[in-house]
Amino acid sequence: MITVAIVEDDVVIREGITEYLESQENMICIAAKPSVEHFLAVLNEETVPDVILMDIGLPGMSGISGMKLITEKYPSVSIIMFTVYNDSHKIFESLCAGASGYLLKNTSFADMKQAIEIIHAGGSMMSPPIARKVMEHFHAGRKKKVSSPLTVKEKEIVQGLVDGLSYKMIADTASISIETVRTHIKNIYKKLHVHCKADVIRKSLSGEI
Amino acid sequence: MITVAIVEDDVVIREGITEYLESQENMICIAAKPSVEHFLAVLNEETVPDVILMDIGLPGMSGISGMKLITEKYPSVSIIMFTVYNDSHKIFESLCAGASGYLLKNTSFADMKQAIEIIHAGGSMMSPPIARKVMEHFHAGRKKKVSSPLTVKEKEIVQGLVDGLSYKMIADTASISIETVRTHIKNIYKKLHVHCKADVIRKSLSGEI
DNA sequence: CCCCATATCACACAAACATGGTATGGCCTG
DNA sequence: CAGGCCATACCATGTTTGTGTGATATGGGG
Repeated sequence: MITVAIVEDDVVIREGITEYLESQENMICIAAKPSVEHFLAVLNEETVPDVILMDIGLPGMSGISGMKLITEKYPSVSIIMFTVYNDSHKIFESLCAGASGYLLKNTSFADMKQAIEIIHAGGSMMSPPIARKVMEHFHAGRKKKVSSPLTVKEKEIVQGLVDGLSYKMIADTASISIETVRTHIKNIYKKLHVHCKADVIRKSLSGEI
Repeated sequence: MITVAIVEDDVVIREGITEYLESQENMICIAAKPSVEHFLAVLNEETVPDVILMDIGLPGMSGISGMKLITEKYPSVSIIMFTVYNDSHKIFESLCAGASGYLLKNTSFADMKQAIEIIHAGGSMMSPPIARKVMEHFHAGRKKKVSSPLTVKEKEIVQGLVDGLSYKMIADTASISIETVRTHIKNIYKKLHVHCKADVIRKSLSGEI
């Protein structure tokens, strides 16, 4: 049985979700409150739920501030942000503050139930547009072209080094002889003007390759 | 109609997915190849699919290297990494390199189909454990102290490794015996659960130490 | 007072690595 | 077609690492 709490000011949405989840045989709503303040008033060691569905745009304290307070006091609880906002700032603020999931309000009851189950099982769930924004956040970190002096094969070898593989392992995954790997690495060292793996790894990781 | 390509070396998995997707009325597999090299050989402006399902652990070029090549040439294509790896390094490398989704190999056909549809619609999809790791990546950003298990001296040694120094050079700069350096490094490896310099350098550079 | 973490050092061996060669064949380009 | 670059492969040699098994000294904390 998964215990769930809901913090959402819109009475229709709140009661709709509560009823739906209550009708599931593996879930129970232990609280459904219209604000963080109301929720904190009834929250204690005995009542702490497994999962909290938290709106962001709440009257009084925002859902994000509320989440920070709650995760600080009860680190074991998983919180799903549940909101209409899909702007990057709110998303990343929530994620950095410890949210385990981020659902948009157009999520179906069924998906919401699945999200609760997944998060209770140690997974995570984001609505696809949210996940896309998270992806884009990472994509921004990549460079277009560094016009590397290395050939494709050599870059492949470098990748192996960065992954901590030995020459032998690189040779196996690339299906070439370990001697060939050696040759490539010799050429890589010449091109990059380095003399050991550590330098290659650092250059690669710092985007110089 | 969504055009899909599959790059996966396991013939059973590859053909299983191909058959399943082909049986869907809104999808068509335009290619199913056992390696990046094979796939690149048939890829051109006319044949570029909407979505590529790409294994990471491939013979020859790794899926991640392959993805970088493909996204560089055909930026419009969406790539879903499809793999058994769920370690942070591979995940973030994939995301940074431009993956639009990251599915573990235990994903059901139905979920896979859904992931393809979502990604084609501009969304994103990660298996829950992957999303969890991404979440944790953000959560890490709010930690005050990483509470490194390493002692001051050990961190000094680690810094030496990151700087690309040999044991001997570390010993000299720290004015201790090379044997002491070796002992420290043995202890560091134990504490970090790694077995080579490359891993220590990566962990250090990624802020895990 | 004893145990434990820390820091120091030593010896030994196997594996991995760095570096120097040499060589073949494919492919492209002047 | 000659000369390059690239990928492939092998040999040889010496250095560096990874790992195990020690030992000694020191300073707290239980």
